[in-house]
Amino acid sequence: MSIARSRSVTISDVAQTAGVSRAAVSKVIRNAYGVSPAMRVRVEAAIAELGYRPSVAARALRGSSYRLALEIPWVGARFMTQIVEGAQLAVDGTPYQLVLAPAEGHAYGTLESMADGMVDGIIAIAPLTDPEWLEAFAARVPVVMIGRHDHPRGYDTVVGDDVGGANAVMDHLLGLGHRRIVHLTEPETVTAPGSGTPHSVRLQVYRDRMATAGLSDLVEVVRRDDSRAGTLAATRELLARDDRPTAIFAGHDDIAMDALAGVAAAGLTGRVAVTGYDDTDLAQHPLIDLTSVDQQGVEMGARAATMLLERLQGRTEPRRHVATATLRVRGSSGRVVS
Amino acid sequence: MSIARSRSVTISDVAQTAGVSRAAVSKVIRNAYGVSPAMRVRVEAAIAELGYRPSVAARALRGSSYRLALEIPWVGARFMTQIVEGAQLAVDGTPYQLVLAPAEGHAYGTLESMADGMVDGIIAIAPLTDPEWLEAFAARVPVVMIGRHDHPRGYDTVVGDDVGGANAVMDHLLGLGHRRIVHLTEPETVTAPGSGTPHSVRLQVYRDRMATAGLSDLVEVVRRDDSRAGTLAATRELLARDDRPTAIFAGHDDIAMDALAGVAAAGLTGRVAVTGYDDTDLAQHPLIDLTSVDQQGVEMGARAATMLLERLQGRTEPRRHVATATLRVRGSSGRVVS
DNA sequence: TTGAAAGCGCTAACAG
DNA sequence: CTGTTAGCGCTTTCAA
Repeated sequence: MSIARSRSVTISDVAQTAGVSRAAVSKVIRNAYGVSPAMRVRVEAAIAELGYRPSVAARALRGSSYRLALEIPWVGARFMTQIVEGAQLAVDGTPYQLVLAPAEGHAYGTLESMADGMVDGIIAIAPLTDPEWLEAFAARVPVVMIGRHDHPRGYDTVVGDDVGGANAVMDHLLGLGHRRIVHLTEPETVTAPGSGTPHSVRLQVYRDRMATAGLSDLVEVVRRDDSRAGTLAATRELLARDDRPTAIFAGHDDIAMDALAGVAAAGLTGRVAVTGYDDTDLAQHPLIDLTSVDQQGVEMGARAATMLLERLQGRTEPRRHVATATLRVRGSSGRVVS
Repeated sequence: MSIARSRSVTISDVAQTAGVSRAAVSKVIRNAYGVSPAMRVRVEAAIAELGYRPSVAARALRGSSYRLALEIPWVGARFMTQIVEGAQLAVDGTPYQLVLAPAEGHAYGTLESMADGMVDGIIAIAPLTDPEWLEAFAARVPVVMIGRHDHPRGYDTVVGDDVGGANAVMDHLLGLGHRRIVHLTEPETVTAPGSGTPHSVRLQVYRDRMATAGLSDLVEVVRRDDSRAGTLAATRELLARDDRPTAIFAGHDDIAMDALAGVAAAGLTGRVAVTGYDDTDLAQHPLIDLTSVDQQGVEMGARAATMLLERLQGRTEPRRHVATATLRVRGSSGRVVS
């Protein structure tokens, strides 16, 4: 026995029940100007009685859907949790609903799909997306980008102080006496010089600081494989060498976790310093105890959402927020052990 | 200099450019029956030339939005990563877009909001939602629920074998000689007997097995606080007692992480067995090395999405999938240490 | 095979 | 203050 899919109650039903026009109902639900208290009461009663809920599709077709999209490259990344939490915080109490859009591969498809009418604005974490394309895209729908160092005309950006953060890491490691410092980061596409991605900046700072410290010969950049297994293998190989590094500067905490796993697998726990980035909840766990850079992910998410809300209010000039980066020193990074 | 928000190209524009009717364009983009090859070519050329993309809102108003919602209670839960990954896998290659809807507090609001017109179907993880309410809800929009042990008429369910999984955990711990086994789980609301939540089942199995083993006196259930700090404090207090437990059966891996933190804080690492549930990626990390129950989260997500797709094809009789649970024994759970 | 026309549910002028 | 009306962009009979 299957249940018939019930047709949902529309604004006309409410209007009829309340004995008013549809326009009146529309005004009431939008808190628009020009409704008598009496009418408001009757309409609200009818709405409650019928359990009426406005159709998002119909609203979107006419104007706004009251939905905001947050595009994220990979749900499993711990840093995303912070961003989402912050964005949700900022959206709470507004009439907007936050929806997350996981991108499969390139972000273009997902972004366009969202812009196709489902949302009023978009927050996106898409460091590799072409700036020109984004400008054009932002002309269609309000956009705030997280984690880009560019200075766009048509959209807002929220980005961490990657120069400061990476320098803090290098200060720390060099200060501890480390020389053989390896940078374990994302694939080349994500770190291309001048690409403006956070990871390209961190890499550049690494190179610069190594050079300044007279350690250019020891510069070594290892790429994180797509698979955890690959990263592990790379780390293991690294640690098997005679001149193995004494410290690993990981591009972010998830990579650092892989590095820690590699160090543990090599039986070198505590003998190789590891630092992460993002200060995710894991970094604070006593069993991990990872030195990491806190770039206020929650705050970043909240700022991004607030900026988007501002754009929805009418702001058009671009804004930019740079989150401060603070090194949280923990047990994973100690002095050189010989 | 702000850029004017560009009006997007509509089906009429395409029709005009191609010199055909809007209906014709509609048929082409839907691959509907009754279009001559010649017309198809012209229309497709126009679509490409204009960069036309159908409006989701307009489509949704007339029929389907080609969007599927996956409601999740808390993005930070590691188990969710598996579910999302699976669901995405199952949706890839279909014309559907998966969007995630984080619920703030009760799921009702989020579920209704999604049903208000922007999605064709909903997958939800909402163990506490009232069955009656859900039946009514499922009459409005196709629904698949994850993690419910009820046998509904109007929606599908995907659930783990919590009886089997919890028994495997108890087999393991009792077999290792543990007697003082504490169950660390979610707040009471989530584990109420007969509520049919996974955690209520796991708790019941714990009680039953303790009783069967003649350990009823030692039954002890500790609740996870909302905050990580709270759980930590509870764990610490537990471990400070003279008759401290020798084993902690945690309701899921995230709780187990807190337990491990508490054990570490008490300086008892390796001396108190800890088991988790869900076998998240963390459990496999060498520094965590957590014994956990693999209930095939990815498979569960994929099944749920597939079932929803089937409902969208027209199936109305309810289906139910029970995922097998397998204990993965790791280093976190050893014999009793005195 | 193709197109004309009628809406889907809502909002926004504009009249009354 | 209230109601009428004209669409938003698309799908879908129904004729031609």
